[in-house]
Order: sequence, then structure tokens, then C-alpha cells
Amino acid sequence: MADKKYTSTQEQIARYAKAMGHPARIAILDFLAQQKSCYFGDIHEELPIAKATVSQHLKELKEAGLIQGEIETPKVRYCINRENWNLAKELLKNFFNDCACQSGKCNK
Amino acid sequence: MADKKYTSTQEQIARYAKAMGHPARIAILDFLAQQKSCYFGDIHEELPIAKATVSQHLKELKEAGLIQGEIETPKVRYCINRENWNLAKELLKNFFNDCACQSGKCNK
DNA sequence: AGAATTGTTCGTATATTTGCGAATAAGAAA
DNA sequence: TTTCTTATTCGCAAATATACGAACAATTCT
Repeated sequence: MADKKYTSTQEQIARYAKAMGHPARIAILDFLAQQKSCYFGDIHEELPIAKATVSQHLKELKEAGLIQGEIETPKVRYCINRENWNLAKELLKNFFNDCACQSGKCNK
Repeated sequence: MADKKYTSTQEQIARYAKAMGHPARIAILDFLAQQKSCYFGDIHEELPIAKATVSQHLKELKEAGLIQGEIETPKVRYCINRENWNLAKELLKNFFNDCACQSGKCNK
């Protein structure tokens, strides 16, 4: 059981999943996905948390690659990072589809 | 921005995502999905972590509903919880598909 | 009964996450 | 220049998560 590591695919899936592992971040992604607005202020208004916390969640999503932000003085515009969004989508789709459950071979 | 909450769908997606937010847990799900075996010992052999830690990860996956376990003395058999697995799959599929990116309306 | 096998639980240490208010930065407006 | 708006960063506290070895529990084997 020693010196085993995880595959890079497993690491990547876990990374995206972790970024999505908080309701506030899902709400942010939902909001950006709907294109209601891309500005920090509007995102903040949508959430029940302080702006410092919103900023932190945005940072995590950005570091995971799911969103990107650019300054549009005096505001900051965020949006879905399309490329990585689709990558995450694919990885998760395959992850779920590769289960034997799909072919009815799952015990129980 | 006060007294807003998250939708139950957002909470549920975040819950599944959080459970999947660690490489070890993805590896466990991969392993169970492939039906290579369902026994604790075999899962443990596959991972670079102590059995106490494996047990903990399994507990989290079980609490999130993604797997289930039953004693098969003297071993313990784990397997994917098919119903919730498919639910997670659907929720995530919709989550990713509902993005305006999909229709090419995503800015940038 | 005693020993071996299989996993879980306990106790503990360390690291990360979540959250907030206050302080800060940077450009726009007065 | 001072002030206002907008958002990030800092400093801190509290809660969770991650990981391990040792102790336990439950059953089987000798």
C-alpha cells in the first residue's frame, strides 16, 4: 500500500470537485452560468456572506480554473472559464459513465 | 445581501462535489465503479494511506450517499449506491449544461 | 480458551477552510 | 487634492478535514 499515487485524472477531478464543494461557490457558478451579470458587486448581492468571503470564494474558483476575472475599472468582471468548464464537464461525465452501474452490472 | 440562502439543489450538488473533493475518494469511487472488488482490504491495498484513513474516507462517501457498505463477516463489502450515484450524475450534468457557455453565449 | 483476521473507533496533531471586519489599493468624480 | 466607489488583502477566530498509530470489537480458526 506504500508509494502509490493518484492518477492525474483523479487529481484533476478531485480538484474541480473540491472547488465545487461549497454551496456559495455553486451559487456563484450558477449565477455566472446564467449570465445575469459578471460583476463582483452583483455576485455579492446574491449571496448571504460578506464581500471578503465572496472574494475568497471567487479566488478559489479562479485558482481551480473554473472562472476568470478581469478588471474593468472600477469594477471587476468575472466569467466562466469556458475551456476548463468544458474540461471539468467531460471529466465528470466520463467519471460517472465509467461506472459499472451504467451497464446494470452493479451489485445491489 | 442578508438572509439569503442557497437552493436545495445547490446544497446537494455541493454536498456530492465535496465528497468527491479528494483524490483518495475519487480513487475509491473509481475502484468501486470498476467492480474490481468491493472489500475494504482491497480498497486499502490500492491506496497510499493508512487503513484508519481509508475507513474515514469511506465513511464520508457513505454519509454523502455515494456508496454503501455491508458486513460480510469477517470482511466488509462496499459498493456504489446506484440511486444516489445516478442522482449526482444528473445534477452535475444539468449543472454543466445549464451554462450559457453551452450555447456559445459565454463572453470571452 | 487463545490467536489470527478484518475493520472501525479513539485520541491526537497538524493543516486547511470558512467567515468577518478593518485596512488597503486604485481609479473616478467632485 | 479630497472623496467616493469597488474590490482585494490582512489578521484573526472558529470549525473542519486529513492523517496516523494504537486500542477495540467481532468473528473465525486452532
